Amino acid sequence: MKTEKSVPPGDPFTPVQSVRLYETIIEQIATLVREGRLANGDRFPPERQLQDKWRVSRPVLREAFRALEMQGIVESRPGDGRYLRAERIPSPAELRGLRLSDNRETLLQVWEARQALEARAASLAAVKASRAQLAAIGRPLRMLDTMTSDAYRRSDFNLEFHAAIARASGNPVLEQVTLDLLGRFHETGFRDLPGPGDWTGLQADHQPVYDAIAAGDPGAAENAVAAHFHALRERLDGTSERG
Amino acid sequence: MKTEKSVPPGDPFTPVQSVRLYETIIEQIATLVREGRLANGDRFPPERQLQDKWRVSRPVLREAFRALEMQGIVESRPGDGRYLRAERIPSPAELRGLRLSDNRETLLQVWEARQALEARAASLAAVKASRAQLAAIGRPLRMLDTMTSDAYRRSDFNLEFHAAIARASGNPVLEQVTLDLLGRFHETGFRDLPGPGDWTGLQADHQPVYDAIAAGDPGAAENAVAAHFHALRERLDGTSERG
DNA sequence: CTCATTAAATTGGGCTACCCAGTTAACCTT
DNA sequence: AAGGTTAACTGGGTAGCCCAATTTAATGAG
Repeated sequence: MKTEKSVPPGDPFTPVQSVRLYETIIEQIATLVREGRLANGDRFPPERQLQDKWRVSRPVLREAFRALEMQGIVESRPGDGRYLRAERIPSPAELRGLRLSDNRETLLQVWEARQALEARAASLAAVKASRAQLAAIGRPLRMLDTMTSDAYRRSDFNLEFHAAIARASGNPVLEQVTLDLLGRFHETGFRDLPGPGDWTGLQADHQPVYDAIAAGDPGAAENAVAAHFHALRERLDGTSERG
Repeated sequence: MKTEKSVPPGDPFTPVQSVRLYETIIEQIATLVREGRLANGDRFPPERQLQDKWRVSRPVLREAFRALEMQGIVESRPGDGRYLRAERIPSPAELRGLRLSDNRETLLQVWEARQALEARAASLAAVKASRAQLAAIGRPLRMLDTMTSDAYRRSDFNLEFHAAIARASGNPVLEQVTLDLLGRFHETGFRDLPGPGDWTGLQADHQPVYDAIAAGDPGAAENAVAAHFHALRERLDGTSERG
């Protein structure tokens, strides 16, 4: 006879992923901060005390704090204590970062967000890019020109091109967000894109972007990026039915 | 006699934050994935086996896996095992999210990234927003109109307004990134902004954005957002010297 | 009384060992 | 061969211990 879990009504097919203790602890901590009982530079109560108050073992406490520690929200100082290093505890969605499913729709959504960010980045780069940064943008372009085979390398050069622009924007926040999406883009669905045959058009799209940035024309850079994304998306939609 | 740690030369003032074991374990896991010894859907070796291979205790192993689990990179299934749920292990920078220092420069950088994203979001919202979503955008506007006191509440309404637009874009990725920056913006330096006196202009800036979205004019919505950011930034720069 | 030294308490880092519940797979019965 | 039972395996969680770093209080010399 099985243990009769109480799952009275409702859909019995919903996979009830049991909530882990460390998650509830994080929620407790969030509540603590939300209610103002703990402010930014404050020190947390010691482990042994929280363990007694929340009725959990030390390991689970430490799992929760570790997770927050990795996010830079909590600082642990051995022999001293733990300190809050944020104004608020991010929501679970923020903590877990972007959770992307591996489908075409998600790919297009990432595409859209990238377009907004990279157009801006290119515009800024046109004004603020240094000579070295400009060269960093041009290098993958030339590499893409010489090499005619090996789709994987081309993919890397494509990433390098976009990353160089983001970096040349001179805005670390913009850069970080763009690079994050770039990484997830390549992770999520770059292999679903049109085959190596369409890679030839990439060079044609990238060149105007580089030219506009080199010319120091922010408006033209923005337009060139928009055109690049638009063109590639057209090609993307065109090949979507053939799969 | 103290334990003679070998810290021979170099600056003795560099705070050598001891690297935690769970971090090295994450690095081991990342290496495992990077070298292709573990692919996306694969199951990790059991705890007891990794503990033996890496010479660490189970708690530290679990701390590492917990951190990755919270990011959705690893799925733990009790009684079964742990599964890799990503193509790659993000870099430490990506794992820890954006780490923003609390200065004016950072504030402006976040501002810039937000402008790019929210202009796009507004443009999309103008086309795709449902009636309910439009109402959600309008609500904080009316609240801002009626209530004339309590700057903190105004701050919340401001956040709610921008969040509603991001949500109405119909692009979860765009929404998530925008909300993340919004949260960090309010966290990082909203209190450094001009006082409640300048809040009166907020309504004047927000209204055109709402109108453009309600009218279904994507171009106008984009321009209205740009104007809003531009105007507020002007005010921001204007008051920066007085502080 | 003041200040530097020293000793004791406190705190996080880490490990070992154990128990529990869910899953899986082997095995036996029919 | 099909079905049910059992045993092994796996992650979830707990308890208790030791260590090193840090702070704090006691203590001693001037």
